[in-house]
Amino acid sequence: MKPEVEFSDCMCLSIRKASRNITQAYNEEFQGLGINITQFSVLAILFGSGKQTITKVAHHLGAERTTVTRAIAILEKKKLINIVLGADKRERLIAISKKGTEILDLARPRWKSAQLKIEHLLANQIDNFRLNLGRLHHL
Amino acid sequence: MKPEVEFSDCMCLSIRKASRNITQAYNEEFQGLGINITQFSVLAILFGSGKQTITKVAHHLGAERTTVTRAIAILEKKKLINIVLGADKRERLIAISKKGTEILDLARPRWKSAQLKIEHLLANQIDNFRLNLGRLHHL
DNA sequence: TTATGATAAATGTATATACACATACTAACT
DNA sequence: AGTTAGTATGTGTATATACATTTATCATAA
Repeated sequence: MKPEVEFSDCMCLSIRKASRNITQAYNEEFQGLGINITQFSVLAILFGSGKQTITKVAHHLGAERTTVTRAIAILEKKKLINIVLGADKRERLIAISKKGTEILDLARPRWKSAQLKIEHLLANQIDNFRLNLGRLHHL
Repeated sequence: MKPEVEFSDCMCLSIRKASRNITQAYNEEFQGLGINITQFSVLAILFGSGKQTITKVAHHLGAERTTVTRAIAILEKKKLINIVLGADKRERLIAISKKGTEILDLARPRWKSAQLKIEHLLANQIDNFRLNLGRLHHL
């Protein structure tokens, strides 16, 4: 007989799968731009909140600091950001570059398009999600 | 003035952040077990659906095949699965091992505990999520 | 001034993910 | 049998993620 526990509705699997699919949807909109949604989000934060440390960017993103460190390295290689030392020499201050701003301008409508697609998709599925949640609680 | 578009409610950022946090919640429950939620999900599929190819496992998970290939390599190194060639020599048939079954038995209550925590958390937040979705549609 | 504790960041390592490409094998057609 | 299309898998490369450790710097107390 099967064990009482049912793994097919694992919330972790569900959200990770959704995360992968949604990430791919955004990245498809970004094709040909030279950046992905991760890089876009960092540029958008730098544009919106100005020059700041890596730690601040990580807080804005709700992401691990060292993850952001690697993302910053990629953006630097692409010349989309400028990095200067702070008065506090431990800090590196990150700012969006001219080229980064230009790319960001091109990317905004792409982001908006992906965002609307996903919002509509989720709006259509949210009621089913509620039903599923209710069912799962009876495990 | 600020651009009309508002990035702070990016669905992609939201779900990726949620995915990271939920993954960490499950993995915390698994501490000391020697496996994480990814490895658990593969073992659970092998236990539930029996010996199968990597491609089948990938379909069950809704994940990229090559991603599963790397996960399988880790499980093999940990001796939690057995791999044999199929009649079709292109195929490698993956089965959960004795040791894998034992770990899976230890892991099930941990999974269940994490699952319940997240279900309650999401149940509490789902109404806010609906409100947010509605608000986002007016962008 | 020196010792100490706190902070900002980088790096090493392991794993997760995606995509392009290569390889080996099967199946089916001629 | 030989060619060809399709299938199962692996590998290379780039990026995303987490955690432990290390380094440099700062701030403060002795």
